[in-house]
Amino acid sequence: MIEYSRQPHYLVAVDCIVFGFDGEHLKILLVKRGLEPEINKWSLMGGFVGPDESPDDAANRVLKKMTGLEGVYLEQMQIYGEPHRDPIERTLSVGYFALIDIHKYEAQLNDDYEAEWFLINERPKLIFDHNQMVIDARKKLRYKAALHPILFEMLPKKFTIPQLHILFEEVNDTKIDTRNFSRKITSTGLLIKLAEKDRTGSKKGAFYFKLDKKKYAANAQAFLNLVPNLKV
Amino acid sequence: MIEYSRQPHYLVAVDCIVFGFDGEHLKILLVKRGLEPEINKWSLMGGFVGPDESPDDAANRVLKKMTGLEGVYLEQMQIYGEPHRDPIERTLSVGYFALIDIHKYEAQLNDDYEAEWFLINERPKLIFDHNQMVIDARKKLRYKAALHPILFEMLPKKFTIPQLHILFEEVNDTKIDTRNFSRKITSTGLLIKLAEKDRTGSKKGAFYFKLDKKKYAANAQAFLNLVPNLKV
DNA sequence: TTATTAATTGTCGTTTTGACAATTAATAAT
DNA sequence: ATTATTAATTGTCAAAACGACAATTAATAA
Repeated sequence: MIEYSRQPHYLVAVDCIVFGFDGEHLKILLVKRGLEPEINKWSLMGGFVGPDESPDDAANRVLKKMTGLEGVYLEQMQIYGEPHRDPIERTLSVGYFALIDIHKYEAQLNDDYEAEWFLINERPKLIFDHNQMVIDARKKLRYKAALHPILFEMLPKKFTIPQLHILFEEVNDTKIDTRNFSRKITSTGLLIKLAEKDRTGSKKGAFYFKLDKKKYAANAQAFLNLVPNLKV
Repeated sequence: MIEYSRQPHYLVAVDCIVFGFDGEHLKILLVKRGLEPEINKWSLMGGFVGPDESPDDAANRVLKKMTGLEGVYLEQMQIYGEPHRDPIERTLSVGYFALIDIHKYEAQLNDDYEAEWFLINERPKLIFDHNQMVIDARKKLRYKAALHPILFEMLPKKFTIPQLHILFEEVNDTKIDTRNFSRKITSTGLLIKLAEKDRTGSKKGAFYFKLDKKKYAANAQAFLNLVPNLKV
């Protein structure tokens, strides 16, 4: 029987930075950690990779368990593997960022876990290197969203261009001209205009749009350039 | 004493896709695997992550050991963690891609390891999921190189624009107009023109350029658009 | 001296960008 | 009913970038 003799073995975990958008600001979903050490401190949603699952599987499982949501947008970020990042025992963690519709979540909230949304800029102190993970995730989200149409994942099925606009500004931490923005976003051909209007935000009301799912699937990899003068 | 009871532990490895450029084609550096299983089969350069190093450290160590090179351009790609990807024992591997100056390597070749350059399109069958890693690395290289000035890492300190041009075409698997290319690449301000010419390739000769290292360091994150009509 | 070859610079119409103005569709105030 | 107000949407336009293609240049070989 062949074996890799004497090589050290480690724990492998996943941690998810879950982004949501409340209509005004970017938020992240945090949970109170349920095990020692640092029990009851705020942390990212995470868990160990089980023997019969890949890290991707594990991240999906953790998200399902803690939010009730399936099939969410999930992207592998990077591995966090400093030898002593976990004080108890060496644990390498694969960082993921997830984009979810914040309203969908609230409907399915599972109270087994003490979870809470925080404004990205007003988050509490996090355990271990989780704060760095959030910083990295925010950076990667910005980068990716500037080039690929992924922010839709944080909006309801029906959304307005002003909503999208605020979300883009929020993610990129910059002002974008509304007039140029709507022209650009509609010219992508990814949006289908609906007859209905959203009148909650203004007198005139803004038309609802929905994603052209076929084109979105085909163009999820396509390059856009929705943020002018982008600095990454 | 706190501990994470009964969680499974795994081996963690790194594997490096080492890219080089011989002046005409993109190549990758492969080694004959030195341990069972699959001993003597071609594989990527890799090794297990030691107890006192991060995966990044491990990748650098492996590269140093097998090529003699230090400080090479190295970028974390993704984790490969299917439960049975290694038939002997569960091993998760962090994939990296590296860009090196192929000539620098040849000078320092370490014969302890049977290593060989292969044309990217004529590589042998590789062990485990290493072929998929190469495919992923190629894709990521293309993506990254379209937006960031990283291909310089594969050229000598002094290089000509025609050399750069061929490299860009090779990486992106497309034809790029020489005239538009040289205008674009010089307009980045990243290149410093030298007095000397390379006369090996043509009668007229092509001027050598070198990188403006200050600007390169500042602009390594900057967006370029060197490949027209890019499809990723 | 001339032909040849590859590098380099130039031209120009089209498209994209982004700053900014004008119009429109609704509601609230008079 | 009319007017003011507000936010959404459509328009305008000059500057920049893009990309197809031509012309020039610097060398060597014939």
